[in-house]
Amino acid sequence: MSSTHGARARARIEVTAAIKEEARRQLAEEGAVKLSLRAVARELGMASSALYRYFPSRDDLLTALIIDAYESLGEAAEAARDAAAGVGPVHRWTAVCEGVRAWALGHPHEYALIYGTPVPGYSAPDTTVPAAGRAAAVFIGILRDAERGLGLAQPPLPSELRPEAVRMAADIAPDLPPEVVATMVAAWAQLFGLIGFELFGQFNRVVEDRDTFFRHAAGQLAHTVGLVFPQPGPATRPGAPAVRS
Amino acid sequence: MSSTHGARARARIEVTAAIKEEARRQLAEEGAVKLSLRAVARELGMASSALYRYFPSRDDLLTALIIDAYESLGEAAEAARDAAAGVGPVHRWTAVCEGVRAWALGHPHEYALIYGTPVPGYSAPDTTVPAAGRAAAVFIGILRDAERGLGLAQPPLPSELRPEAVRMAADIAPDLPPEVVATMVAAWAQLFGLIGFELFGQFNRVVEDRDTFFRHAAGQLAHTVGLVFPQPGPATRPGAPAVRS
DNA sequence: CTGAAGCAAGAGCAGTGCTCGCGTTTGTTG
DNA sequence: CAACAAACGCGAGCACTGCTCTTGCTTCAG
Repeated sequence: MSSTHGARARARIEVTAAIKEEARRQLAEEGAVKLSLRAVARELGMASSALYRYFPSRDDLLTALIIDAYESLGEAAEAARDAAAGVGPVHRWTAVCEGVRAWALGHPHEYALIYGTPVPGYSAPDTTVPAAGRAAAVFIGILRDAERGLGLAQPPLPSELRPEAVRMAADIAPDLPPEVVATMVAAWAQLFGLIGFELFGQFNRVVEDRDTFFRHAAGQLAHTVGLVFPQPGPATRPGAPAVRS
Repeated sequence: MSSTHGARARARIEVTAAIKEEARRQLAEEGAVKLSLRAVARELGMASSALYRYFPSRDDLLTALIIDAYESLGEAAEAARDAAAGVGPVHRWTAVCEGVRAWALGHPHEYALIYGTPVPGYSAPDTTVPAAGRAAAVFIGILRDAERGLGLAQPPLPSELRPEAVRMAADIAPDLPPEVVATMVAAWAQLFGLIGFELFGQFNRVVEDRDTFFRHAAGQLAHTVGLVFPQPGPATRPGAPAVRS
């Protein structure tokens, strides 16, 4: 049923790929806002109207690019994890964080496409969900390994803040305690806060050495998710009695 | 020098205000991408070309809106801080976090304008910097008060991650130790990671009860910046020996 | 009072996403 | 093999955008 169409079908997927390739090139150069269907068609030597045979609208083209970007990010995260196979969970965690950051710095417009302002009204069709989860799965895997190994240090939380109403446990990682999943998702969002601020210029006159700063913050995130056990040592400052309200 | 121009000048600032008002209305309705100079002019009953007497380009109009948005966010943060005047630093911290989040949820497009993908190429003229710092100053103030009071609990960090190369100490808060400022800036970015994810739909099939989740995460951030002292108690899970690599 | 500056308007340019009707090519079916 | 239908590529065209330029008019300053 696929080879019967033969040349036609193959030509179609070839043209589709060429469109996406050229679109990705323009995206990397000018950003999603400047991505123009007419310019893509012009560059490919075809009429702009012919392009609508392959993508019914500009947003559909963008959606395709979004999915690709998610996959690309997921690959980068997996590669960073595999490159840090031998080390402990903390360093593997920070390694993946840095891998994600490096990908973002290398593909700023693609990052903006998936984690920046949603371009049209509010798209995000469900087809993007699995691709989006690929990178997240890497972090989940690290936490799962750590939990099965030495366990996780759950920082003491005010009891009224226990996140029981967060529903992701079953869908995302059924074998992890819900607090861990909640903390993990929060860390996930926070990581992209750090990266987004750096990428979108929010650190411009604020943070000088971004590499060091990011390593610092990623290490703190490892604390937050419970990968680091509280060390006995010089922890608190001057007068530090008991608890605070 | 200002009253000499009299009517002319007053008309000018009135028209300028009307343009900004209408632009802000369209921004709130459709988002920055859809904001059209011609539509603004149309709604105001004037020719589109006349609008260029007041804003030399579309980006300049957006810049004006950006500054306003920063100020509006700053006001919201200050209001949240003042509303939580009597409580301790931890609850004041989370109160301001929730105030910022509430502002973002109430002004999604304005939030996207200042913390989302930068709209043009890369603008962010320096005029926006002071306005942007207004909300940040609220958080700094809380940390400063806490440090002068009971002190801050500095979580133990791997020594190689000490952020000495972060230059913001002098500019931002000269009276706070640099690690505190670095941690604070990181928490600042992370807070907007959380808000941005919620706002831009990244939590769509992931986080159910966003209020609870955010409160949880904001509490964790209070830990991160050292507002909460480590509690003796049931901290770690099963077998939890010493340290991890 | 006169000249200069500020202002509003309209036409126009180059660009955009998208639609429609046309002829052609291709693959399938009788 | 012939005929038909579907897919394809193209060009014109619509409505829209940001922006510029020229033309008049109003207001202010010397």
